[in-house]
Amino acid sequence: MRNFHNYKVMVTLQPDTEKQFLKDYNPNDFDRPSTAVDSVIYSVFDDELHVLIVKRANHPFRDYWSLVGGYVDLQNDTDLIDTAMRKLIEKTGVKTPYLEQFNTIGNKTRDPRGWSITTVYFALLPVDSITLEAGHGAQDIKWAKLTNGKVKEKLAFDHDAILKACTKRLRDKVLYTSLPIHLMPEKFTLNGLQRVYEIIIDNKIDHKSFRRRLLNADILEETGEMQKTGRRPAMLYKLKKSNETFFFLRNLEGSQ
Amino acid sequence: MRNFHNYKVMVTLQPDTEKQFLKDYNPNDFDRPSTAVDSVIYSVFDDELHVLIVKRANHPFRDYWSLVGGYVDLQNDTDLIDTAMRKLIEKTGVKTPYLEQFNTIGNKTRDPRGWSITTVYFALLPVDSITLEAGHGAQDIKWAKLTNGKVKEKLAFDHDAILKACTKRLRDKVLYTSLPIHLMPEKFTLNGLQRVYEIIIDNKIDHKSFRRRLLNADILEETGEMQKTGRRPAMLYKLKKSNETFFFLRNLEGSQ
DNA sequence: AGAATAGTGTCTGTAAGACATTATGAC
DNA sequence: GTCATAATGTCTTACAGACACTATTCT
Repeated sequence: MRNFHNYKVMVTLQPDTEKQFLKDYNPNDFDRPSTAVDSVIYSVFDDELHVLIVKRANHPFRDYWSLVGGYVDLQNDTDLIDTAMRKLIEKTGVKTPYLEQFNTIGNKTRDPRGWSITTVYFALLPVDSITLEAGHGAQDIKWAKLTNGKVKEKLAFDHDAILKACTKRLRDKVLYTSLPIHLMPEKFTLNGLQRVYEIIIDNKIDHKSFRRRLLNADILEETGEMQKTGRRPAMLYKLKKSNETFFFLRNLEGSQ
Repeated sequence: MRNFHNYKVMVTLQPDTEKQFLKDYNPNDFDRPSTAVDSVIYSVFDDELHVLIVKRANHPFRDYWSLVGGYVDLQNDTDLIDTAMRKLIEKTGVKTPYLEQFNTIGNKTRDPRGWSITTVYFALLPVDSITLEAGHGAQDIKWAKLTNGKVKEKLAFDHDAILKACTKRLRDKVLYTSLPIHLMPEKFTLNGLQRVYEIIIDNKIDHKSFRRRLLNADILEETGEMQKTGRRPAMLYKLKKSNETFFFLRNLEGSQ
């Protein structure tokens, strides 16, 4: 280790107590990057994976579609997930979404205004119980069909890349967790759940394997009710009380 | 969707072009949280998992130990990993660390100065080729032994919680990846690598299983050289060219 | 020879994949 | 009855765990 002769000098230039230091502290002494939160909000319906996008009413990228996001409100948000939750409720009205942090991107170039950081969350919403709400700076809002991690709309900022990476993460995680249950209504059939798995991983899963896997996980319980649409009625299951995501020890490998 | 009568008014109050908007833009119009990057720097030696900590020279939490971190330098860092890399080189001199983003924590309370965000990376360093460098605002720097995700030193801010969560993530990920290879010198024995796995997951692994797993992954190649310490010499392996982390389809389950 | 570490052989157990079969309802 | 969807039976395959065994060096 090096020896700093001027060490004492450096220290005595500082206030002696933390209290004094905090009193003198000015948050504008150093430039800070802008800090946003963006959410990739997924839902599965019509046999397709969809993502919620909003049309930007303001510059930059005015009139482009983008992920649902906004700036941290230093007065009203107590933490980052608060910001994500607030924006999500504003746009969808859903109050108890599954929200998970995906990644944080921060660099000089992603926003023309300069250094900016965004923390990306993803949300899983069941189809039912969503009512889209326009306004709040968004000219429009809609579900966009996802194919191969992409939507046909050109998105603002680096949102195309974020969406692609996040969708890959979702797919990878679906191979070893029970995440897709969060995309289902409260009561659902095993075959319904399997279809959602298959849509996300874009691959067929063996019927028997899938049932074994989920039933052995011991996270579902029969409701006693049956779904009577289609031919033979199917058992309706629901998630057991212990609400957490289940992690399987082995990945689904995908047929063929 | 709702109908906003006053919608047009809102829009026309904005500049018409993105160019004009950017010209008028003032980054200080809104308060921003402070934005840091902290790294959990791991290394395994003396049959223990260690983490690098530095003693804080400045308020707040002066004289507390903390993770290696610092603020984003808007002039010189082009992205967040740049900031992490720069701090890591400053402290250890290591230029090609394995660095992976772990998580971002942002809230009102973690820093007494107010709303602050930190993006946490973790680094894996081989024991060899590390020279600790003091200075740069740190009075001291050292490797702290990790037991159960904790160090005996009381850390600044929420670094105890970050360290614990990050170490859990590391452990979990070691169960299904080849991550620990990044903790090894260029040439290493399979038994040496196994010991590092065992130290991180804090569990024994069956010898035969481990060799099968790593050799079948086809990510290692024999160097032809032997390690001559101990009794029977052991084959020295190195990572094949394709440098990426291997993901196994099944987790290690831990003996007993 | 004996100790210590490196490395193999081989059996068991578990859960995924494949796919044939049976069950239950609508028509 | 036929059709469609729900659900089971059961064989194969892949790979982790257990553990006995052999191999190579040192003293």
